[in-house]
Amino acid sequence: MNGFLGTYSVSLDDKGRLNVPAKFKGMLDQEGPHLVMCVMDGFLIAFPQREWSSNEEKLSHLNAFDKEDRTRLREFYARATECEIKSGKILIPAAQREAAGLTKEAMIVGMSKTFEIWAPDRWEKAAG
Amino acid sequence: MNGFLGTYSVSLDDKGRLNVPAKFKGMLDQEGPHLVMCVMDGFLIAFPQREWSSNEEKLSHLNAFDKEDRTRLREFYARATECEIKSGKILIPAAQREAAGLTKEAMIVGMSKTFEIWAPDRWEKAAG
DNA sequence: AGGGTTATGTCATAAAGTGTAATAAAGTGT
DNA sequence: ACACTTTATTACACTTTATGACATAACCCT
Repeated sequence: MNGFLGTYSVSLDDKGRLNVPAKFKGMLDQEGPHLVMCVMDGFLIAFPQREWSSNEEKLSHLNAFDKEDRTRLREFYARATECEIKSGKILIPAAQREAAGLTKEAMIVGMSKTFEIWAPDRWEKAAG
Repeated sequence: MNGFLGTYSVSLDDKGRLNVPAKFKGMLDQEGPHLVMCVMDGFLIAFPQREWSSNEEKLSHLNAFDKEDRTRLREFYARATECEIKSGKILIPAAQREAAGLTKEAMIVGMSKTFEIWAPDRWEKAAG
């Protein structure tokens, strides 16, 4: 398994769910159905459980009582949300959809260990 | 369970209670209904029982006869209150609500082991 | 104890999330 | 190109969660 690769255009249903591209299914079967979805500069990053944990570990030296460290932790945790893949679909919570500007269509972009979810117009601008 | 994650906008009822977001329920079932609510720089931090105890332990090495340490201890303890989650709701005591500037709406912000409660306007400023 | 205030529990409604199945589209092998 | 299989989209019914309102219970004060 070579990680998440490729770019896919998918549509969201009326409740904001999207189908995971078939090519990602293998990875996800392996990594488990739990994802952490994180808002980044106008798009979403989806971390499989293991990948999220390893990122979390990198922050473990920060001191929650230090104001500056706390801000960094907050940037990390506050933008994140746990999502489960159910019947091959991911529900993007309303707040996240809004942050990423998602409405009816989305681009799913593989990034090896993670993948990203973009609003088509923003993706156009970013990818040219 | 990945700890408390995400940002949620919730409303306070006329008595100052707020609903715990559904995504926090799992964590709280695990940690128990007792929280310690602590005022920090204009917002509130909610510690589940276990996390409070472990923080308390970290403070136990401070010297109660040292002036500076004593101030830190005081800041921590004097601003704290015990709260219980009842029927899925937390009542924020009036003093705490005032300290955090809470009126009708609040932001609940996950910080992994703890979560924070912010007045929307202050959150806007802090999070941009 | 009476009158007010502050808590608490419960319910109704509205909003959000979830499961399933039918149909359409895309991909595959011969 | 054809039939066949897999994948994607849509729709609908159902469940869970959020919110606001109200009724009851505890508390405090004089």
